[in-house]
Amino acid sequence: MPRAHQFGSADRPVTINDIAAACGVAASTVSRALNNPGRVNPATRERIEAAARELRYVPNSQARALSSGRTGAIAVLVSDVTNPFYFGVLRGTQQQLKAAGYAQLLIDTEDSGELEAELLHKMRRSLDGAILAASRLPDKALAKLAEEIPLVTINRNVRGVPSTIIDTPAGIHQAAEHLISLGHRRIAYVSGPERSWPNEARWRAAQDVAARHRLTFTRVGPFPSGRGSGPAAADALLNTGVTACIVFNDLLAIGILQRLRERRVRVPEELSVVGCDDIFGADFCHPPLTTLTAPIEQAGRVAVSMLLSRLDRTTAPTARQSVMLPVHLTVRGSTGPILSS
Amino acid sequence: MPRAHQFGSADRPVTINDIAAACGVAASTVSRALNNPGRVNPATRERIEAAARELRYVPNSQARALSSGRTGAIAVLVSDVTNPFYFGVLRGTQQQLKAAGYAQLLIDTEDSGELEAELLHKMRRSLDGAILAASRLPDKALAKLAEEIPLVTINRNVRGVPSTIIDTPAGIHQAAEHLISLGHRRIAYVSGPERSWPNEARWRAAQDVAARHRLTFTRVGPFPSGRGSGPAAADALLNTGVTACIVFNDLLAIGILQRLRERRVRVPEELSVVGCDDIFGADFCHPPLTTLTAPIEQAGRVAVSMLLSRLDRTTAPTARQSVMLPVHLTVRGSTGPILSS
DNA sequence: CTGAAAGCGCTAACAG
DNA sequence: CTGTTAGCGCTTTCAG
Repeated sequence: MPRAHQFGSADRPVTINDIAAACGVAASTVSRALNNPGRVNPATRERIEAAARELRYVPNSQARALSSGRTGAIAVLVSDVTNPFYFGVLRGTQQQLKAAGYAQLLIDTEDSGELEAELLHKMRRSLDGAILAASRLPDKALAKLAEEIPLVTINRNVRGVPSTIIDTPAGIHQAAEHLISLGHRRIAYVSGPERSWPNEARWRAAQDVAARHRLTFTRVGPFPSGRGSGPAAADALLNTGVTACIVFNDLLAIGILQRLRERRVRVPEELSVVGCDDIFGADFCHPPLTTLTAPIEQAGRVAVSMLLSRLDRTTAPTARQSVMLPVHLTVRGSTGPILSS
Repeated sequence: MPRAHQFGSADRPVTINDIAAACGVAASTVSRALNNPGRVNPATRERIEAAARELRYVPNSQARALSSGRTGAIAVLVSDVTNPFYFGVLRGTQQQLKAAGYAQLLIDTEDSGELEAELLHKMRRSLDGAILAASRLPDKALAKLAEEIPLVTINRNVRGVPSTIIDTPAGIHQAAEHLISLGHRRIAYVSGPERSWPNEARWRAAQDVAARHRLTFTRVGPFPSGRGSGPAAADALLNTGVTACIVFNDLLAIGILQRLRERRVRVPEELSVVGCDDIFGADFCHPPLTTLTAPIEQAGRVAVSMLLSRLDRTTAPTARQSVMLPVHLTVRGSTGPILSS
C-alpha cells in the first residue's frame, strides 16, 4: 500500500504546521515536542513524534536558524586543503561534529590572514563557531574575532581564545636528544613560514635544547611549508655543513629528502633528517622519515569538544582554556649515527 | 575619529532595514539594489551601496535562504576524507565554489551508501546542490536523489545525472601496453571495493586490452581501497605468479609496495606495479610509482562549473551531461622489463 | 502543559 | 523605478 503524500498534500516539504494539523495541536507544541521533549505531555509528544516520522518531516535548518540564531554549522579553517596535516584534523573534526549533529564547513584560507578575517567576519552570522587550524592572524585580530564568534584554535595560543595545542616543542627535545646521542653536534633547524606560530615555538624549543647541550643550532629558512620548498631548503642546508637537521614539518622534510636524493646525498649517512607531525607519507617516503608523531586527529576531536562545550550554555564556562596534546618521536630510517670517517 | 556604531545603534547586526532607514527608502529597494542592481535608479543605488559599506552590512544568509530558497551552500561528498585522492578534488571544488560565492560543506559518507542517501535527503533543503565524489549509491537511488536536489557526480555515470568522469579506463590501455611492451604476459588487476563504479570500469578496460593481446588478466581482490589492504593484496598477488599488476588506485598500490618491501620482493625486478590516480605520495614512495595521472583538481573544478550552470536558470539546460577528462601514464620506478632469467 | 501571536531578516509579487 | 504587503518555517515569549 504505497503512501502517496510523503511530502505533504501539495507535494511541498512537510512543515511543523502539517504535523500540528495532523495531530490537532498548535505548531508551537510540535516545536517544543521536537526540541524540548521534557516540557510536553509524554502522550501528545508520542503522537507528534509518530506523525513526524510518518510524514517524513525534516526540519528546515534555515528557518530554525533565523529564529533561534543557531545555525548548526561549524567552520573549520585550514590554510591549505592539500596539506596532508589537515587530513587528520578534518577527520577528527568531521567525526565529532557529525556525532553532535553539526555540519562542517570547510574553508581554505590560502595562507592569507586577510582572507581568513574577512571570511570569518562575513560568515559569522551563519556559523555557530569556528575552528582555526593554522591561523595566520595576528594575536590582536584573532582576539577581536573571538568576540564576534566562538572560536577554538589548533596550534595557536592567544590569550582568551581556547586552544588545542600539539606539544611539538616538547618533542623537539626528544628529537634533539636522539640526534645528539647519535653523535651529531652540528644541527640545523629548517624553518617554516615566518608568521607561523608553531614554527616559532619549534625554533625556540630547538634553541633551548641546544643551549642545554652547549651547542648552537643553525637556522635555515624561512621556507613556505610545502614540498615545493624542498630543493631550496635542501640546497641551503648543504651549505651549512651540518650533519643533521630538524625540519619544521614533514611536508617540507619530504621535499628535502627528494632533493637530497637528486643530489646523491645519502640519508642518513651524510645527513640525518627529522620531521614534525608524522603525516600521511612520512612512513613510506624514502628513506622513511624519523619524525615527531602528533595526535592530529585527536587534536581535531578535542578542538570540536571544546567548541561545543562553549556553545552549550548549561556547562560552566570554567572549561579549560587550553589543552596540550603530547607527541612522541618515531624513529625511522632518515636518522642514523654520524659517520666517524 | 572612531566610528562608534558599526553594528547598529543597539549593537545588533545591521539589517537592510537599517540601511533603508538611513537612506530613506523601503527595505525592498535596498534588497533590490544589492541583488538586482539593474532594476534600481543608479543614484539611489549608489547611496544604498555607500550606506551598506558605511554600516558594514553583512547579509544574513539564513534569512535570505528562507525567503528565496537558495542557501548558497554546496555539499561535497567524499567517501573518506583521509583518502588523498580527495585532496585534489576538494582543492578544485573549493576554488570554484569560493570564486562563485558559495560555501563548501564537506561531508564524509564513510563509504556507506545509506548514510550518503540519508544525509543528502536531510540536508537537501539547506543545500543548493551537491557534488558526489565517489558515490556508493545504487543507480536508482542516485537518480531519485537527483530529482530532489541538483547533483553532479565525479567518476560515476548514471543516466540523467550530469557527471565528470576521469577517463582512467582509457589510461588502463596505456598502462597495459606499457607492461606488455616490457615483456610482461602474466598480469593481474588488483581490484578495489566491489561496489565502486570506477573499479568496475577499470577492470572492464583491463579485460579489453588483455583480449586484444590474446592474454588473460588475473583478477585479485576485491579489497577495500586504502593502504591497510596492502598486505592482503600483496600476498594474494604473490600467489598468482604474475610478473606485473595494475592496481585499482595508488593508495592500495602504495600499501602493496610497502608489503612487498617487507617480504623482500624487489620492485620492479620481480614484480612491476602500476597504480591509478597519481595521488600525493605516488612520486615519493619507494620505488616511485608508475601510475595513471588523473586531472583530479580539474575534475573538482569542472564538477562545480557543471553544477553551477545547472543552478543558473539563465543558461540553457542543454549543457553537456557528461564531461570526460583524459589521463596519461606517468612512468616511474615501479615498472620495468621482465627478467629474462 | 498548551495555544496564540509576534517576529527573526529577507525576498517577491503587486501596485503605484 | 519604488513602496507596500505578505509571507518563508520555526522559535519564543506570554497568557491561559
